[in-house]
Amino acid sequence: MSAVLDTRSKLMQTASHLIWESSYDNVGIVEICKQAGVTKGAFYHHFQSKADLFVHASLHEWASIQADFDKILSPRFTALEQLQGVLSLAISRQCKLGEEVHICGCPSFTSGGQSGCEEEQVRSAIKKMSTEGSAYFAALTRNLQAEGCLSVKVDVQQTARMLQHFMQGVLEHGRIFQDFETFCTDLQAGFYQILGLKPEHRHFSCMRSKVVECVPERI
Amino acid sequence: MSAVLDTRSKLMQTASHLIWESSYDNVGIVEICKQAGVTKGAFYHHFQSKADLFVHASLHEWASIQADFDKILSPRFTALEQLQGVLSLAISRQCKLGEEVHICGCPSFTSGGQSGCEEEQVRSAIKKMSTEGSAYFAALTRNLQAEGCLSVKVDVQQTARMLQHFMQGVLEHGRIFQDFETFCTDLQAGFYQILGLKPEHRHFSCMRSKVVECVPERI
DNA sequence: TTGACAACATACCAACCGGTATGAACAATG
DNA sequence: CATTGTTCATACCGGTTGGTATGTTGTCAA
Repeated sequence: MSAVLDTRSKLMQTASHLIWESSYDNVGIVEICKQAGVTKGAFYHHFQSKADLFVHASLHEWASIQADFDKILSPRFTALEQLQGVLSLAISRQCKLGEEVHICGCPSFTSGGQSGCEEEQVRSAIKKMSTEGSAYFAALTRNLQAEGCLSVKVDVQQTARMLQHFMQGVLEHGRIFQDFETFCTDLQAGFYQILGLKPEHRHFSCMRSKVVECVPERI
Repeated sequence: MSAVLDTRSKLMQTASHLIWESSYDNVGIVEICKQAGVTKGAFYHHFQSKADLFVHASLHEWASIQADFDKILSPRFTALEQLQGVLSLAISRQCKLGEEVHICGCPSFTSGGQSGCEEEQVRSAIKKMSTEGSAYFAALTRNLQAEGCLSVKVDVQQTARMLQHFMQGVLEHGRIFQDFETFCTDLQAGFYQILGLKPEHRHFSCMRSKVVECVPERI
């Protein structure tokens, strides 16, 4: 790997990580550079501004999440497996500090609600991720519907939005309370409820379906 | 009203308003003072720090919301009226800029997710509001359950948390997209779904139940 | 009248932060 | 070898921010 790409992606990775764990305003450029092992000169050679870095880092992270989604929503899985996969993904995407799990919230929205979103480029990036993310939930809902897993016919778009809102809320709450158990059970129960999943499909597996294996564990 | 209390509450009100519409970091002390019509000297006479002001302002705001909740969850209303009242409250609590409605999110959490929550006092204030807020949703759920409005027996505490998470997510989303119509319909539909409200009670009133009248309109 | 204290107002400061200017090291090219 | 452009390192700057130090005004009790 060329040193250039290395520096660029190192900066994006570090920025994602630090901002995710803290906040956009609370993390300065110098700190990002220090953690990434580069200097300010390198930074401003690769990015126009702090907001620019944030946008690129977020979209980079999002692309990775999208890849996971694509694997999970593959037709080779049943809709129920896909559902479990999506839940597992949300959980596995949280930080793991040694044995302790650290719930950091949704990488895009958590930081988006913060003050960085004054700039227009940041706002549009967030909108993009949100819209695209909603499409995944819509696909999941449609598949569940098609396979007869839902007890009533639902408005796919609205259900997708509601799932997204709910996940966002659970993540945000988890970010503050850091209660991993509650985080997991609430996330699952809420999805079942919002989807109107038929009772017979609500086996409360502890998030360890075989779909998890296709989701890369985070470092 | 004494001038002292006036200055104090003016500062808290202004801080709530400005931070709510923007963010904790993005609003400086000088701007709060300017908008409140006082000087920095007055500020630091009444509050120890910016975080101190934020905590007091948040708890002040929360007390006002609690008062609304208390009115809405009064036994003189049926559980279904209480449900509509809670939904209306969330909606009426958003900012009204002239005719335009500005969705600012949950006063406690939105700002809480921001960087101000590094300080311990802020974190504990948020936890307090969240815990107390959950109790209101629990009471609502219990009442609906008792009056036979829910299709299945639910875990009251978990349902309360899920309602809270969902509302939080809808507010956060609304904050970014500013789509008032979607905000209202999603909020209502999600509550119905999470609660498992019986179909016959899901009349999609446009949020104008008589309970609204007991909720003071925000300025 | 005077002392004391609350309730401010003004001026100031150290720290930080995003961003820039400048130049060095190095590689590729002619 | 000279030139040119990429990739970074260092030093610096203007603006802002949270916070403080000190002075002033008004009030009220003794």
